[in-house]
Amino acid sequence: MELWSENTIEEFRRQLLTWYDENGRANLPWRLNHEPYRVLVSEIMLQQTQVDTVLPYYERFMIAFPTVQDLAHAPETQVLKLWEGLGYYSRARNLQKAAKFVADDLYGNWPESSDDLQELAGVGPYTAAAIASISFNEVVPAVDGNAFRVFSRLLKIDDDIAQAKTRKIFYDAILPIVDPQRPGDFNQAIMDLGSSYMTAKNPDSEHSPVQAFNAAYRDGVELLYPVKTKKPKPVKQLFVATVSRKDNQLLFEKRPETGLLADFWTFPLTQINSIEDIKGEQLNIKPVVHVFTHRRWEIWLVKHQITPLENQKYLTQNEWQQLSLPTLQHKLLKALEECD
DNA sequence: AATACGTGGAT
DNA sequence: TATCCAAGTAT
Repeated sequence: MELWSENTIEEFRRQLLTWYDENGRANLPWRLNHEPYRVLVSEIMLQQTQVDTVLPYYERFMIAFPTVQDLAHAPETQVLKLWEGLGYYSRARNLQKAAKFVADDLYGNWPESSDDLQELAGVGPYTAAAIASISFNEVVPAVDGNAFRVFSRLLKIDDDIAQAKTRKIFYDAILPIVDPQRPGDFNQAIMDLGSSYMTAKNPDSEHSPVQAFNAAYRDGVELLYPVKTKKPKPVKQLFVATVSRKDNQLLFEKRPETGLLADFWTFPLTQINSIEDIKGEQLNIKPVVHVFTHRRWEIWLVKHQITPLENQKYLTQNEWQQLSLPTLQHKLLKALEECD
């Protein structure tokens, strides 16, 4: 691992921030101003989600809920409807929980330190550092995937970023480098660098504004960084989705309040061991395939008239279109349309 | 420390 | 197609 002198650190900050001022994505909607509410919403949406995916969601969300009080006092159904299709739905529920905490318990007075911000639901070390630095100028590194990638290459840090304990190693390495005058811009510049020149695949470090500081590039080993152990493949699982019609209604089932797609409505889903279990009853020629982070579902549609159980309900199209449905369910509805 | 938790894009 | 990635957090 490389060690930088104070002079090197100061020159790095200058190069990075000069580039950021001229080439950073200043037009991103969450960079128009640094109100903590706007930063919070953007950071939660951006967790494990690409910028281009977030943009339309963010715009709609801020129109619907311009202030933390608006979000705090909105019906959860409306919040989830605006989150429909974004995934990781606990983020939406936690975001509203955090808004209630700030608006109601703290009377709108935001926690200003990284440590205190972590008291908000859904706000971990990264998000807290991002808000603290961007909104309140706290000198603290926001250690996200970009920071792991950028600094693992600049400093040749060999620790496995899949390991939880590695976060502290990066935090400690980056902390003395963060610009004490502009910590928020420093963190955002690292993110912009990580999504432009210092990408995971096909990086262009030769033209990077901080090429001279890149030890891995210098040594021709850039693509070895960051060191990251592989995750297991998603487990394959087979399901039957029951299509039960009554008049002009379809039967939906509310999923359990914990676990995958918690509390969301889908067709009743039953796991099967093999396609043989439904002996040619399936409506679709090809299964609906839906891949989660850790599971790969293949789903067959089967028509079957059912009397609703307690967690099941017949809904008209008008009714289910007003619900927030997971993308999985939208795929099933589309597949059903194509069968008719 | 491992694992659960969504979805869409890129190669 | 398979695989990995994309501004992580909660348990």
